[in-house]
Amino acid sequence: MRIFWRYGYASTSIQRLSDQLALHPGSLYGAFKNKRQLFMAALELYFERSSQSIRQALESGDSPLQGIRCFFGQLLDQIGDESSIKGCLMINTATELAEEAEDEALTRRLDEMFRSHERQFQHALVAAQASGELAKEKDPAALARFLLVGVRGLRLYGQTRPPRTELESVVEQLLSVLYR
Amino acid sequence: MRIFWRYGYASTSIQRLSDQLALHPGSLYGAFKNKRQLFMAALELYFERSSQSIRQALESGDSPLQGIRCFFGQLLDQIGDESSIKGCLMINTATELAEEAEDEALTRRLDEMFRSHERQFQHALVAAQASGELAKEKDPAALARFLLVGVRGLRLYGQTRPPRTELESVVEQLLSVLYR
DNA sequence: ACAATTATTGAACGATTGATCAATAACTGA
DNA sequence: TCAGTTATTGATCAATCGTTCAATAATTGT
Repeated sequence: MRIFWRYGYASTSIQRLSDQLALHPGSLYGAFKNKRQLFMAALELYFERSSQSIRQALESGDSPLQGIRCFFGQLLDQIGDESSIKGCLMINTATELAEEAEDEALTRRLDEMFRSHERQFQHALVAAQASGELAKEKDPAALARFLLVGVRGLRLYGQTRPPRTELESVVEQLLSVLYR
Repeated sequence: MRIFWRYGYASTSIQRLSDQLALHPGSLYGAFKNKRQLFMAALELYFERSSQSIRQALESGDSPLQGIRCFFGQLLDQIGDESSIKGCLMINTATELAEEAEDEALTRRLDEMFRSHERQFQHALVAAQASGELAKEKDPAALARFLLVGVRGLRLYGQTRPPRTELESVVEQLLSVLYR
């Protein structure tokens, strides 16, 4: 997972995997049908971990909206961390996916993953409405969509390593839509 | 440019270029030092055209803010167009760039390109302030940054081909930050 | 402890990668 | 028109790509 994450699908050769994992190609093909299925397994693992990470962030605040604030704080930490692997595997895959032959199955699965993340935010927003933290007339689904567009934008924006204050101002503007 | 755009750097082989351009490899290497420089030339061309396209959109409205609305309208048209090449070459490159060996020169140039686009929006926002369309206390630089995060997010979000109405609601929420 | 199953190994497969080069064709200015 | 420059051609380079396989080693259940 980490190797695909770092180098992308196309630039991750079996040889690179073999070297870094200290596993011979034959072992990889013994465990997985081919490179694509090995990648899909890595993507599934990434999805599970990211879902867990989002849940944890959303629950770490004193309230639903505070949880969302926490999430964005964590996101900026990740983006700003020099040593971390750049970007998000799901986003990188979505970009790389447009290339080459369109992989229908992978496209669909990736769409499901994205929507699952969006639903996590939607639930938090519904909870915020229930507790009176978020105005009743707001549309949780539309807001969740808006926030996730922001997440993807921030991740891409962070690729060129801007100062953290710039990203923080973007987050403030994003979250301002929740209030009022 | 179009071929790199469609397939990405890694998946665009010299042979593919040779086939689709009906030019033999030798001809390509006669005109360009290597694959990377050929790609950089393609990227420069894309940047020039995109800058022109943005300028045109921003000037097509009755006012600066209307110009920005026009831009987002065009953006949604592009994203929704099935026949169009998916995504944005600059964004795709930024994503692919994180992979493999970090290309310092390319990273810097790409950063300049993104900032140039951001400045185009900033100018429009300054003009909007001058004409009283945008509140004086707003920060044009911060707003431009926010809008471009939105653009990248929308482009990525559009990769999975959502209904246009969903994207339109995101654009409305983005633009709502300009008013009030 | 031993037979049966599973993993690992190292070598190799054909195909494709980016890149080169002498030979040939096409164009150029005077 | 013809010498001089530029472009195109087709073949080929070593390196790497994803993948396979028989042979060997390690692990398992009984």
